[in-house]
Amino acid sequence: MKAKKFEKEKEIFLEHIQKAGLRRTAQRDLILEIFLKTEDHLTSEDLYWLVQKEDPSVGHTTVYRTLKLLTEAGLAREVRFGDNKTYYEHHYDHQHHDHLICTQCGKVVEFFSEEIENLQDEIAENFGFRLSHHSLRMWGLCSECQRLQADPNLVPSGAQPKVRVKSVVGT
Amino acid sequence: MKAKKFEKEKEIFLEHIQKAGLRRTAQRDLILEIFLKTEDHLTSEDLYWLVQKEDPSVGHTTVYRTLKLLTEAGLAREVRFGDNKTYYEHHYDHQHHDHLICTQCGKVVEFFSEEIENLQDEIAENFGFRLSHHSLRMWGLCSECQRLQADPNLVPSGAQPKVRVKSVVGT
DNA sequence: TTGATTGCAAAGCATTTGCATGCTA
DNA sequence: TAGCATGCAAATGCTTTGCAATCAA
Repeated sequence: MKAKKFEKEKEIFLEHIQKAGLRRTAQRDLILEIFLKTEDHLTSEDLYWLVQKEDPSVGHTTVYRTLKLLTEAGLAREVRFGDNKTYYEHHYDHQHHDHLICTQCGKVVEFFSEEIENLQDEIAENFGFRLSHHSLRMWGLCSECQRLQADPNLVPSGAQPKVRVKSVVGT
Repeated sequence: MKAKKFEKEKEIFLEHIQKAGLRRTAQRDLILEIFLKTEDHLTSEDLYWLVQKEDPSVGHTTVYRTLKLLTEAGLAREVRFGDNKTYYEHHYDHQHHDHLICTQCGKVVEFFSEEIENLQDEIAENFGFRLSHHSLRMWGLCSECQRLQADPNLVPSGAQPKVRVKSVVGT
């Protein structure tokens, strides 16, 4: 069971490596492994520290370059939430989705709307565009942060903000 | 006629300046004036060069800071198109809209969809979010670039690409 | 006169690249 | 063995800040 985990993803990665005339290395294997087992939005930096715990000899640059590689291979997707950092999320076998971001605590909610997708296609067609991809992000206060705001005596329920939105751009 | 141009915007700016205990300066007036008369998506750098032509003594920093000020005053809005630069567009008296960006020539089309807006509100509500703003961007090939791609012998119709999309992030 | 504003230079920050060394295929 | 991969350090590119001089109120 454990051994078969992420079998398909690893296969895709190797295939991509080979097709591109690249080489399989221990670092790439490790980075991919850790990326896959972490179901979260990670920056190159975040992933770097996770990798460090397993193998301190791996450098920043390699993690950075491997994430680019994973993106090319279709296993990862780059996302931005407005804090000027690039996050990576799983892409293979994950349905397309958009993001709802709490500007207070940084919580990220993924959602999908068939209707919005359809409307987008329609609009693009009206303007004669052949769409390749899109990005829809919505910022606001999540329900918990609304409650905290209403009652300042309450204490946040733990969890450090993941995304610290300094000044939100992209609106 | 000419004298009355952007009267309202300038009023808003002065009001904002005063309320915040700031000061009116020749530089700020000039930068605002040039920003307002340029109906386009500008970076701080772009605007800096336009301002230079009128008054070479104005520095980069002042343009940068004034754009922030205009944004606070509600006269400008920051936007990003995926080339990691911050663009500014007019905000006052401009209906909210989203963007369609050509990944080839950088053309930017603004559009608005009541239906999408409504669906967004609905989704946010479902997740208990109190929305403050959102960003919807769609990338693809505009009709002209599709034609050029189909027939490589054609020559582009002029106009330098404004946005050079190196690697698109935010999808 | 007071304190905001300006513009230069320099710092920040995330991201990229150059290059000598190490390692797959 | 050839040449891709690695990791360090340094470069990049845009954004932001420190500071002394300047200027609006």
